[in-house]
Amino acid sequence: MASPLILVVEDEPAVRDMIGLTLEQAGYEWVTAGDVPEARCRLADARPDLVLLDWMLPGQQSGLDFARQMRREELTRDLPVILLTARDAEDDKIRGLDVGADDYVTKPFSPRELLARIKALLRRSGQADDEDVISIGGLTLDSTSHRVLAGDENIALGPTEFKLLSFFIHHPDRVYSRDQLLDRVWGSNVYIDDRTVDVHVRRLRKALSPHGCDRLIQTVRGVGYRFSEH
Amino acid sequence: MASPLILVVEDEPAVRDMIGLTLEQAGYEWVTAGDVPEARCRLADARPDLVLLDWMLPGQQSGLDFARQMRREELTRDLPVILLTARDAEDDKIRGLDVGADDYVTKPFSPRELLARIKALLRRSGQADDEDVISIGGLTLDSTSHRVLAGDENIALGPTEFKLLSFFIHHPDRVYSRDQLLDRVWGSNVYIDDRTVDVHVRRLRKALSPHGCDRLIQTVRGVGYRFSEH
DNA sequence: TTACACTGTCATATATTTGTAATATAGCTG
DNA sequence: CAGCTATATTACAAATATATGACAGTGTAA
Repeated sequence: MASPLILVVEDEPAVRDMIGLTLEQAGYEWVTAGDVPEARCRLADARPDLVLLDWMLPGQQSGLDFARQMRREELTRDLPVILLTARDAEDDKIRGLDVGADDYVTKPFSPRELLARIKALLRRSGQADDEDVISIGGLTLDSTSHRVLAGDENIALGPTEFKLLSFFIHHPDRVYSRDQLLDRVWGSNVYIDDRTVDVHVRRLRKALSPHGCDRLIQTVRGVGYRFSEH
Repeated sequence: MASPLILVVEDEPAVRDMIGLTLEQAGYEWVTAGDVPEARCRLADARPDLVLLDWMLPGQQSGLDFARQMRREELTRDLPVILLTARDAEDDKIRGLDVGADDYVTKPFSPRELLARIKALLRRSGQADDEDVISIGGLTLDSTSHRVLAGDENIALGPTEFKLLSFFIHHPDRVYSRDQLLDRVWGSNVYIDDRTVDVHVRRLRKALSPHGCDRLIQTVRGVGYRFSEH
């Protein structure tokens, strides 16, 4: 995925810049909002991957209210939120989590701590996407029903082709050598010829080609194969 | 319905409390168990609507074993189970689902993710339980009158075929291995050969075929069988 | 008791999948 | 372009998995 975008909702410019600097150094993109109405705009136009939200904000609406509201709306329901607060009382923490924040950082906090929490949350939300049903490039693999669909048409695959596609679709945009594929799809300790992989790739491509999805499996000459939408 | 009751089987008090807090905030009631024997008691006296089950539990019996056992017993057979695990390997996921867990959450998980999966499962199981009469693909099963209809024609089935069809029709679009089917249709303490399932599937198909409904029972080679309209 | 329905196991028939090898094609280097 | 290497494609026989039909043991109702 491209570099994640983080929305920083914080009214104090000094704090804002400090956070921004930290984020930039870690390779994140970021946008800011100084109050709740502005934050709402950024949510809509910038579509951030995570929100850092100050507990105390100017205006009628506190950060807490805003967080609660985000949870109510479909578009923002699954957005990870980290609350920033000067307070440290257990009660507040519980109230914060109660409202739907995913994590909680107490000021003053170290850049390292902030980044660790951001990273953890982004990882988690990424995992949440990793469902039983996964779709890429018009191809859908459902491991619960053990099915592959191109659009809405069923594709019949043999067991090995199914496992191969399942591995590919869960590990896109990366080259794997034939040996690596043997290890991870067939399992370790198999005494099978490298070239057998070619044949199974061929079979998989053949099954996908009527739907134009064979382009997803790409040959990287001298190295192996890659599964990618591009 | 009253607020659903959730059994949390987890040996670490910290994790247990964290989950409990999440559940309370979402309006669920909950009880806990720290090991398998305790869980068995809670199942019997509290009658939960759903079980959150840690993969690794102290004692001789792992969470996995427990899940499997639950599937064999009449009273707990249809209880939704979500497996909690620290592991993330694809293989484990498959083994977990194989054993009969309905869903699978990897630690660390966000409260939101957990709640989403709980909600989805409760919705599913609620739907399934509500209906005495259930129809899919022109096939109607009426558990009250213990009858099966294709269109408006009665289909005569033996007891095992009826149970098998009943299980299938209540759990569509999902593959089940022969072992899982033995656990969930035949029940506990059976020492029956895998392949016997084939024979009963055959008998069921034969009974359904005059009405064209045999297509609903699909073979998933290398895995098991699936009941699906598509 | 007989007649009958039902179940689980087995033997056999079919169907599908799999790894390998042979051959064709494509890509690269000089 | 020639010569070399890597990949694609096809064919095939062995290995696997499933489907099917028959049978014997069980229990049940008449």
